[in-house]
Formats: sequence, structure tokens, C-alpha cells
Amino acid sequence: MHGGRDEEGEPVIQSIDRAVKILTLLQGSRRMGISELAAALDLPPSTVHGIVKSLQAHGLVAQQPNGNRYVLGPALLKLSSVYLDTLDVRARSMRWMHELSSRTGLATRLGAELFGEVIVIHHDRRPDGTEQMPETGLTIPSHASALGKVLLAYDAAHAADALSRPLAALTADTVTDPERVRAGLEQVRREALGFENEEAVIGESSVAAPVCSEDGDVVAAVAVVMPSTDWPPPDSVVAALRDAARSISRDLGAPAWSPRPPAPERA
Amino acid sequence: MHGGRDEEGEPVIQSIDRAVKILTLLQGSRRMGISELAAALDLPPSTVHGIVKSLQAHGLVAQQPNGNRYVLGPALLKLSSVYLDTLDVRARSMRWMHELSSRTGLATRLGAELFGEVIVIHHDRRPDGTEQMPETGLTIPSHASALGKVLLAYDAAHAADALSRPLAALTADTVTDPERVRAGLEQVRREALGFENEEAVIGESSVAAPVCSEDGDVVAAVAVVMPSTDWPPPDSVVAALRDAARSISRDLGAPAWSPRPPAPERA
DNA sequence: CCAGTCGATTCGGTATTGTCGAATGGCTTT
DNA sequence: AAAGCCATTCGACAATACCGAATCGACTGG
Repeated sequence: MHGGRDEEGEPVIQSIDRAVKILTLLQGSRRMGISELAAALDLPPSTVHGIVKSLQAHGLVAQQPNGNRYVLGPALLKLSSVYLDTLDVRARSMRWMHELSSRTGLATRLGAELFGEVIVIHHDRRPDGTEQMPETGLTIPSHASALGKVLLAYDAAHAADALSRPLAALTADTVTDPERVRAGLEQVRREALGFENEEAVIGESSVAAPVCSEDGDVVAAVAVVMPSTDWPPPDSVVAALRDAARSISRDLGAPAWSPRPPAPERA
Repeated sequence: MHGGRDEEGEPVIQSIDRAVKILTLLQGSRRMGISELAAALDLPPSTVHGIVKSLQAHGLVAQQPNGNRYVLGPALLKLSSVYLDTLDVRARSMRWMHELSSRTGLATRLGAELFGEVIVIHHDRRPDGTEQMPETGLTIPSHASALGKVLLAYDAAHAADALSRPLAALTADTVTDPERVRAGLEQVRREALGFENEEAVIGESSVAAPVCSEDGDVVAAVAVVMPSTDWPPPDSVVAALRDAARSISRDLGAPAWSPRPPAPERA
């Protein structure tokens, strides 16, 4: 097997690495042809073809009925569904998040870290009957979300990772200076609360609180999302959010709801 | 590379095949160790280790904080979320399903075929405020669900596939005789409706209708799920279901809401 | 506290296997 | 009707993933 290039020494199986890269590409631009993928990965089309066909055989990718373009496949949905079921955090959270939504009349999210971003693990919709997109599975840049700020504040490795890259500006109010973000984390730790006012989506703001596991680590964060017209959040909302975060942490076996400050950084 | 054995001639890349098999195993029993996986696949542990580590590097599997067991990883969630976004059917359905839920006061599901089963692509909860599990990503045996019966009725290949295996009995009322299922499909085609009364879950029953695409193929099915105490469904519910199915199909560009009968089978 | 077991992980040689390039076939475009 | 594009097939090569044995670490029982 020929091959591309080696950086240094991570032992990853080449064909699996390429397969996942293909999935990731399909994640970005929704539908691609073989040669398009081949160009993006700088590989011969025949190589890509083999990988794609293998993925197709398992339903991880599918070719759309019309022509010769490939998209992500349904098997991923089943896998992710099982993934969600394995998360204790999520199972324990659902009940409290539902209560939080009922009390505040707002949508709530539960988020965890994924490669420097925040991924939404659970989403409880606003209780009014309006139509709302399911947001579970969404990823949001850490620096532009209340959830992310909380997760960054209590995980030095995550912070170092996320803030080492250039920060995207999602709205005019997004903070893109790593140092300013880092400074904000100090306050997050003091209050055990993260705020975000139109930094990710115009017209939308949120508040988040940390969720602790058995051994006191912050493993997730809960947030309420509100229209920016309701900003700043009334004390009652913040209190309800705190309650929810504390209840979830208790259910997880956290000794007390005093999120442990991050271990000193290590490059 | 050594290798196991070849059946005949499907060109699949070995390491990718094994990787996906590992994911599938983790899907079944939620948490497994390396040697457990190795035993299940009849491979040396070191081989499995390499594959698992490769998957881990991309977040498709994760090892739980405690010990040395592996579980499915968060990257799957992001992938599946994007997968859902690529589905026109789902996007077009959401609005009508929400309306259907509001009108009937029942939970609604949208399902498609996946390797002989039905996978739930979208789920709109009952509008009362009760806490309900998100069901998106669930898979249900085709023969035991209203959704499945509809999909089977209009897709000969799917029917042949699903009914060739032994049918599991999920409740006392599950129909496990392939011939009886097949006979039922005849009626499904006549009415363009599928029924299921406590065949999958005790206390739960459902009705489904087909959703057609641009070229008249049945690509999905919508269902309302109700407590069995409300069985049989009132005409108003069935009418609303039909409306929804017709509206979605129209949105997809289906010429008329006359589901095309399946092409003659081909083994 | 130490011996013993089990499992995960590392390492290097080997030949199996994935990869590549060129040729084919189907489809749309000019 | 010709030309171009793209997915797909095929065969040969050698780079690669695989395997077995040895190491390390954790946990159990004496």
C-alpha cells in the first residue's frame, strides 16, 4: 500500500483513518461524488471507491437514488441512538431538564465536550406548542456558548485545545480574542454560571451551569435558552437552572455541588 | 495481513469491515473490553486493539473513565445529526407531524427501512406535558409495527429480506408466521394503512400511512401511536393521519397520493 | 505485603491485503 | 454523433495491517 504522509507517530490504521475522514467530509458538504472525495483527500478515485463501498455495505453511507453522489447513511442513526442510551448523564438529566423547561417556559440543553466544541446531548423543547427543531447532536463552538464557557472553565485541557485555534465570529458579539475568553472563565468559576448574550445566534441568549459526576469532575453542563428580549434572565430562571444542575449532579452521585476547579494545565 | 476466511466475493475492505463489526457489537452490549471483542470476532486481541484505538482517535468509540471498557463515542452523534439533516423527507415531514400530534393529542413517528427493520427518523411527542423518551433512532422489527407493515407492503425487496428470517415475538400478539404477515400486507395495500395492536409493546398500538416521493415510490411511513385503551382509533385520527401523509407526500413532489404497488419480486 | 492471574498494551517480522494506475462502461454535454 | 466526465472494474505490486509473543499494570487472594 502506498500512502500519503506520516506526521510522526500516532498508531492509526490507515484505511480506517481514511474511512472516517470520508465520513467527516460527508458531514461537511452533504453530498459528494467519488472523485470529489478523492480530490479532497488527495487520493486516487479507485482507493476512495473501495472505502466508500465498504462503508456502504454497512449502511454508514448511502448513495442517493438519483445519481452517483454519496451521503451519510442510516446506520449512523442507530449507532448514535445507542450511544445516547449509554450515557448515564443524559438519562439522569432528562427528568430534571423537563421540569426546568416546564418551570421556566424555556428550551433547555445538555452539552458535553467533543474535540474542542460542545455537542448537545439532550434537548427539551419549550413547552409552548410551537414547532421547534430537535437540537440533539448539534455542535457549537465552545467560546460562543454558555455551555461551552462552563465546560472550558472546569477543564483545562479542553480550554487549551479550544482556545489554541482561531475563534470564529458567529455574530457581531462573539468574543474572538482567546485572552478575553480566558478572562471570562475566571468569573464563570466564581459564580458557577456561564452566560452568553447573542454570541452564537442573533436574538438568542443562554445561561448554563455545571453538572458534576461522582468524583466531582464537571462532565456536562445544562443551559436554558431564551430570546434576547428577555435578557438578562430573571433571578427565578437562574435559580431554577441552579436547582436543576444540582439535582442532576446529586443523581449522578456527586458529593456536593461544588464543581472542582480544573487541574493545572499541562501541555 | 493474515485473515480469517473468504465466503465468496463481496469486495469489502477487511479492516473497515472489522471496525464496523466492532461498532455493531458495542451497539448490542453497551460496554466491552478488548478481549471480549476479540473473542466475539474470533480475532487476536492485539488486532482488535489497533482497530479500537483508531476508532477512538476519531471519537467513534470512547473508553469509560473508570476502567478499560469501551463504549460508542460522541462523534457518532454528530454524524447522525448531519445524516438527519440530509433527509428531505424528514425536513418536509416535521411541520405536518407536529400538526398531526397537536390535532390528535398523540405521539407521531416517521420511519424508514434499514436492513430489514424500521428505523425511526423523526418523533413528535404527545403534546401533553408528560415526560417522554426521544424515540428517534429506535429500530423496530418490521413485522411487529404499523410503520413496518406499510413499508413492507410497498417494497418487495424489503419484504423478502425481512420475512426470510425468523420473526421475533415481542408480545403475545406478535404475528410470527411469515405467511400471515404477508397476507396482511394485501390489506395494507388496499387501504393504504397499516395497523398494529399490541404487537410490539404491551399497552401500545399504532396506525401508519405511506409517504411517497417525487417518483411515486414509498420512501417512508408516518404513524400515530396510542394507548391500547383507545383502540380502535377513531375515524378522526385516521383521517388526520391520512391528511398528514398526503401533505408530506405532496411536499416531496409526489404526483398524487396513490402509493405505487411494489415491483414484482426478484430473488 | 507479596505472589499469581487476567487483561490491556507494545513491538517487530511476515505475507496478506489494501492501494494504485490504467482500462472499461455508462451517462450527460457540446 | 463525438467528446468529456465520472464511477467502476481489474490485476500486480509492495506497503501495510496483522498476528504472536513479550511487557506492563491492575486487581485478587493468600
